[in-house]
Amino acid sequence: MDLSLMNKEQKEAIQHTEGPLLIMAGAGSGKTRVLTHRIAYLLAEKGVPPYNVLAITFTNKAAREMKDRVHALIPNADDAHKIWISTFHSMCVRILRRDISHLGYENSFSILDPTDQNSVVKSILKNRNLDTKQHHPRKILSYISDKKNQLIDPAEAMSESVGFSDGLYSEIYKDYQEILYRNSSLDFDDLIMLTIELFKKEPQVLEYYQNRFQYIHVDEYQDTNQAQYELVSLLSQKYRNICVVGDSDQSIYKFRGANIENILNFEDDYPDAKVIFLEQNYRSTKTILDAANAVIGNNTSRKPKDLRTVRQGGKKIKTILADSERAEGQEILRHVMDLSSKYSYSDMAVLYRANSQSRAVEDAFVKGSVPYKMIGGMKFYSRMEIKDLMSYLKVIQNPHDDISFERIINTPKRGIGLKTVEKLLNYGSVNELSMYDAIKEADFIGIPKGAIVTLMKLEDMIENLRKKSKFLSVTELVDEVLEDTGYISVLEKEDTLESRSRIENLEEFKTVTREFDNDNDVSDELLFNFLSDMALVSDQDSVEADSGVTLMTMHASKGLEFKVIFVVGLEEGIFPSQRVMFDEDELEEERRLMYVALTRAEDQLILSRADSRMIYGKIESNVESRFLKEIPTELIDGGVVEIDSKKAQNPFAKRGGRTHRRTPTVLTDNSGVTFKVGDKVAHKKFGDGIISNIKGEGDSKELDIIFTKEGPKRLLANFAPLEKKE
DNA sequence: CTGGCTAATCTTTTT
DNA sequence: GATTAGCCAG
Repeated sequence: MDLSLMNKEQKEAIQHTEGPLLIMAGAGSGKTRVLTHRIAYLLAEKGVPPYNVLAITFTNKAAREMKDRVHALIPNADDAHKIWISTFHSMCVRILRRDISHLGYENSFSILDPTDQNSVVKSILKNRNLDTKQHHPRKILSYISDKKNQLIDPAEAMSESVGFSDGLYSEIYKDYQEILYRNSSLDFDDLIMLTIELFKKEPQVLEYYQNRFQYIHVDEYQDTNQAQYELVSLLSQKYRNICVVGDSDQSIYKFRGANIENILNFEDDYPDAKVIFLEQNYRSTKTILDAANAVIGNNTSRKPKDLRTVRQGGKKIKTILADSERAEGQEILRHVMDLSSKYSYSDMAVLYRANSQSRAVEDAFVKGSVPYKMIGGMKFYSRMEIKDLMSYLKVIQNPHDDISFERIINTPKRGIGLKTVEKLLNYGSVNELSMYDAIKEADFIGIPKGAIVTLMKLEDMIENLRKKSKFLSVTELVDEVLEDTGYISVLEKEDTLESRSRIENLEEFKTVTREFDNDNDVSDELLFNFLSDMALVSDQDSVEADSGVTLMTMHASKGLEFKVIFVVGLEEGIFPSQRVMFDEDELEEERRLMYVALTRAEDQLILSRADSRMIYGKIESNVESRFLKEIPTELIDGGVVEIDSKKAQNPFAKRGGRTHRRTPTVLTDNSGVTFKVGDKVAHKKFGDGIISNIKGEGDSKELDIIFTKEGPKRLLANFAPLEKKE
């Protein structure tokens, strides 16, 4: 095994295979490389069988990447396949599918997504005659999640509750858990909690996995919560070959239960632990690291470390001060265009604190015709039409899934109202029947004749689809569902911008099913396996290798790297966010987020803020973020702001006589062209159109153009790739 | 029961 | 400002 390209600490980490090991890996220190090589080393040099190795990550993406990289290092593909490399959640699903019956759940349990959870809580509130305004479902759900992450069951929560609302929440928690149990449904937190419960209740099951996983790796250990910590401890108890990797300075998920103490106390948990520091950064220039180190140095509760880089010097950090968030977007656009002579779009990323901030940047990019891809934000899988379709599939798989059935019982509209649903639910809960079975006895419940006929038809249809599901591919089944239910025809009839986009999304969904169909043969289990897979997929995973500037939250950027990083909205109240400004602990977490953002950059950092911006429809003014002030001034390109905003009037103006910049072909400079209303134009991407309106002056002059094919768009006159016709 | 209106809430971050 | 939930009239 060739380790000659590794530094001393990396080699040490790879070769220290026995006993507990803590790797404190600074940003950009090559920790994934170390982990993958360590796994390969275990197999190749230590003769460890592949099925004895486990590696746990947080995201599917990280798991996939690690798998790919391990496979590349291991000659035998079959061996590589036997290594468990998965997320906490999918690992637990695998374990529970096998043995959850010990806890009374069906092995075919379904997994709830946040929307489902929300409707469960709402129905509980309704049953208890409680107002959703007084008791926010979100708050209750985060209470429940909190308890589960701490492995506190409803009974315990109840007994230790203090005060009225705490007591009430614990009772709702109890209801919630009972409903899930009756539906054989698990939420994300259950996956972890119930695995632990299973291990504790059935020691032989735990022992099986302890023997199986003799070498355990946990990535991003600083992000583990109490339950995950417990799970890892249980699994590693017997062989104690536990290797955890993390960086306490990059702990940014406290809000969802991550406990930074887990990594800080590792040496207390395992007094014989070997600790290795990876402090050699291979990613960023010295300027960038100096800035990041200076910022994070303001955190008091941390273990100081000394992150170094081989990349001396580097471009100074640019700052942007814009008037408004709109102007900020335009400034970003200018810089992106400017830099696109040297970098490709996919080398650049724009990071923000909250998804809502993407808007202004997107607008600017659209108008300037800069390609971009957004991570997160408007989530594909939480779109109505996708959720409806998934609910149909879930009901076909398991008609007793009340949560999904309730969603589709009147979708598309078939005249089943709230009253009927309520009656079915009530009758069902009294007689311990699912809604689906309750329909069969609808005559006794006092449901109108017409509704009964409709419901019978619905059941017929579902039964039919279910039969078909046994011999159709998922894609074919989806087509049948959309057809038989009339879902598509309703959308087609509607024929609005919105309905057309919904149809497009459903088509897009079929690319997902096709992919699945390619890897899986038609069988009785096909639909079940598909649904099980889908439950753990998130929008975060679909980071394609497409070209284009990446737009995402700073949270989503963890683990990634780009040549050029823009951080926008560096204002007090935005970042750090208003709600954490007066809590020292949370402020430190926010500062770690800044640290994560800065350390994503390889070559160049551009930090921006706006004098005022629109928040909740009101214009508000915020002062410079403290994080910006924490960067030593000598690292910042001082004169740039003024000079650049003048020069940037025309991004193609020669700068200071230097002519080394090559004009990228995709970009256009229309500043010499006069457009008037009624002019016919041709756009590189959108095709032919006619100018319907013009407003603004100079670089912010905008054209409203009605395109023959693509409809109306608003574009920046000077930058859009337009050609005047005739 | 449906569709349209008003009001409230939203902006943290996610498996 | 925009989406969404809840309310009310038809």
